[in-house]
Amino acid sequence: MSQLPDPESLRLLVLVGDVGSLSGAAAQLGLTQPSASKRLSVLERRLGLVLVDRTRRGSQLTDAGRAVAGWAQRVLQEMEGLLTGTEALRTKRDAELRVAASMTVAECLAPGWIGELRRTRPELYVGLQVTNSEQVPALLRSGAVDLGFVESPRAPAGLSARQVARDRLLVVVAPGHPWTRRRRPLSVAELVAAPLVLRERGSGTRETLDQALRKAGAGEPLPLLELGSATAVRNAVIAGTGPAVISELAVGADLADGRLVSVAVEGIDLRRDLRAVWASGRVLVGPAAELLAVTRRRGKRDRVPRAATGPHPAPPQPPPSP
Amino acid sequence: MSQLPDPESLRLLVLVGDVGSLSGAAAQLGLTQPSASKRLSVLERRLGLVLVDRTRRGSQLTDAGRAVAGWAQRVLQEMEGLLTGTEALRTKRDAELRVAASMTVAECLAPGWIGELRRTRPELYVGLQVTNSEQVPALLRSGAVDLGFVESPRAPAGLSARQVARDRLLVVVAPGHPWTRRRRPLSVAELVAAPLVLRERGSGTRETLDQALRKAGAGEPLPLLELGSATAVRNAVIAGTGPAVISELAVGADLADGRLVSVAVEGIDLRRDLRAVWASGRVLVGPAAELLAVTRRRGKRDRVPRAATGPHPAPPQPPPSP
DNA sequence: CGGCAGTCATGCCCTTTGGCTATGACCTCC
DNA sequence: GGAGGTCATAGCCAAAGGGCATGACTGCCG
Repeated sequence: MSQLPDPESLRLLVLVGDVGSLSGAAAQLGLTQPSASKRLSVLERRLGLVLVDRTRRGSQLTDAGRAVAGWAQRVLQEMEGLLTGTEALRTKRDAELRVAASMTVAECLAPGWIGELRRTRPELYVGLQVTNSEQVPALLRSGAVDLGFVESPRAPAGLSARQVARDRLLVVVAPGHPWTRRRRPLSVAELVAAPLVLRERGSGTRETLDQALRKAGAGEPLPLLELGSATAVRNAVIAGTGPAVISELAVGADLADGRLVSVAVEGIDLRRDLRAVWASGRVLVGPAAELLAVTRRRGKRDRVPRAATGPHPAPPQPPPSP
Repeated sequence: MSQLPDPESLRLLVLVGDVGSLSGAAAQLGLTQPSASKRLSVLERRLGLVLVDRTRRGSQLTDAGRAVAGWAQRVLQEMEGLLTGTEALRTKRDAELRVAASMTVAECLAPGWIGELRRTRPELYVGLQVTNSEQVPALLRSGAVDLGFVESPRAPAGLSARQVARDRLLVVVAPGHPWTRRRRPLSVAELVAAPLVLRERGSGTRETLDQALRKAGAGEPLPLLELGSATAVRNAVIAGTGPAVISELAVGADLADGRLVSVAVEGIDLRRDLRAVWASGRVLVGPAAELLAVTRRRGKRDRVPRAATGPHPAPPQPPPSP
């Protein structure tokens, strides 16, 4: 029954709200007015709601329509990310600017960056290769890509690097989990003692965690499950599989609306820098330099301390060396 | 040309990644295997990418497929919010639990809450009415709804209330804006002197801002544009219209990926409580109590300090009374 | 070695969808 | 009272998308 609403109808709805007329919205989408009319009717029937108030001189969204349009915009925004992302993947070969990004960066940030770059330079073809942090240096040295983004704890040797954003790994659990009722931060010992949902070895996220644990004098984490993408980890946590350590970037929205809860940990520093890296001989010019500028503008340290992880502020002091 | 990908195909892609087989995924969607095969081919052709690696014994996602599946999940997640939201809007009349929420709460939080409630109580029909903070008390008193959510600065008189989440208004600008290059927090005087994109009067967001400015000894804000929903305000800022004061909840994702930048302000307290309210005579029982429990679990004060607004931590001290 | 249980692709048929054009009803302003 | 705007409806048609039947290939196991 469900019959998911199609994105073009959602866009039409949003547009109707913006321009205040059904035929106007139709024109902007390159449709005729009757098509738009029918489409909107179908959408309303499917959702079982009256979304627009049709008058003889224009159409307004109803209250329900405004609410749905809001949700629709969120859908469309993600859809746009998907589109710019796929376009970048597609032009991998013959792009003017070839970029390699680790999974987390590719999933959460790259579409936005590329989208913004292409807003000022629409003719620029950007090719994106998504891979593991480990392989980015090789791609750069071989000249397969011009610019890379890594999330590993240290900048790779022999490459120029510049921090473009700061990220933080968070311990997250599903809303009902016992850890959400703790009044004190988790200790490192408690963290390593618990079976965790983790990214696989070799991923930047896992590397960061392993190294931070070593620095804090703790051993290896105990994998309950190892998964190949941040989203997969996130899903497992939401499904109640167990706690996970995951990038703040990947779960920002879930924390905001409470699908996930972050748990403070003390005695360990889980912050990390996301870096742009490139072959150190070269000077960055042209498209690569422009993209780097975009990332620097966007990734201002402004937005870093976003997720102070709890009533217990995350420990800024370095963990005690044992 | 663009031809947006349809959500069911995206879901199919994600499912293929999860179950590792095209026919298996088809079965879960209630499709036959040939249909799924064709659908996936169409999706690949539309996106211009090879997404799955078909072998004779199962199918795996390619690297590109994994990336696209990640973006697809974000789309589907928002779509799910839209669906639970519309379902709640639809059952407004004959619901077992009737809820009224202000715009911001309805847009950002309500779908998540209702979705979670319905995960444990699938048979429960929840009706959602989205309205202005001002009108919630009247709806409660008339018995039209059982539970309300408001974002106004003070709890309405004569109603029982409980804080369910904490929110904060942020000053946000587009990435290139001069304010992003400031090294010192904005003063209240500078804020009121600048023309701002604002919500309309009567909205909880506007009320909060107006009152906070009064408390800080400043005058009225200067509206550059007044818009009726948080998303509309957000769009205007992204489009470069000007700075806005807007709920952190509405722009969390944009801050995370750098589409927007928040600017620290000193001398004013823009935090606010989101409250559940209900007719004070009644004791909350049944569905209403359950929903309240969900909101309390999810809205743990854990997640509050998420957006410390900058290199300059937001001032926790109350603004100096003039 | 020869079934059997899996996988996926293809070809054919049919229903539904969604676009267009043409037309009509209604409002408002000149 | 026409002109220019809104929207809805009807009829037509192409394309999309579903199902069934079938074929090709792999791997397992008797």
